[in-house]
Amino acid sequence: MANRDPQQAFGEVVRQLRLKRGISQEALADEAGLHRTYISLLERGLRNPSLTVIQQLATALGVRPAQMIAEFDALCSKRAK
Amino acid sequence: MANRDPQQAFGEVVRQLRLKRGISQEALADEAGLHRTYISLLERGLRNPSLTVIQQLATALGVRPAQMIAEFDALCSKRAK
DNA sequence: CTGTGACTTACAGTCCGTG
DNA sequence: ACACGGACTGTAAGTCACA
Repeated sequence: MANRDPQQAFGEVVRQLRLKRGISQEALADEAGLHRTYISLLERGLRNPSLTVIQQLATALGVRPAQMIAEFDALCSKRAK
Repeated sequence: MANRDPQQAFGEVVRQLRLKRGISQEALADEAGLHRTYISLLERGLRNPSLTVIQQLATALGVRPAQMIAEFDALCSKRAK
């Protein structure tokens, strides 16, 4: 029942929200004030973002941090089964 | 309109949730698998927690990560004004 | 029980490239 | 536009002794 790869779940949330907005990783990185390659790592579940990065990401994606975490949470529970 | 000290806001959320459960920093640290002093730093807004720490904290506090972030978010907007 | 300063180690996050 | 690599800087993680 242990959660499987929480950061991978977070990466998927980022990717889905990004694609929903129809922008590139580079564009997102730019809006979030982060780096191109970092978004790539993040979406592939290879990085564990800090609170501030989560906030920046949420802002850049036009959603509330809580909304992002809620989706992330749903994904986590889904795979935890 | 820039957010003021997001991590301080997060610290307050942790503290309030902890006090609501009536447990000590040490007890929380123990349940979250973190260290006593780290909780202290966190509550005083001196640490910027990562996603995994947020998850551990939420679990230990008996709330969902999204709920924590929602309260954190509310606090942030309040002070951002 | 908690705050604090100092400290080491791990990894977040940037930047240079490549295919 | 993206994945992926190596190398680098900064900072979070985690622990300690002491007030």
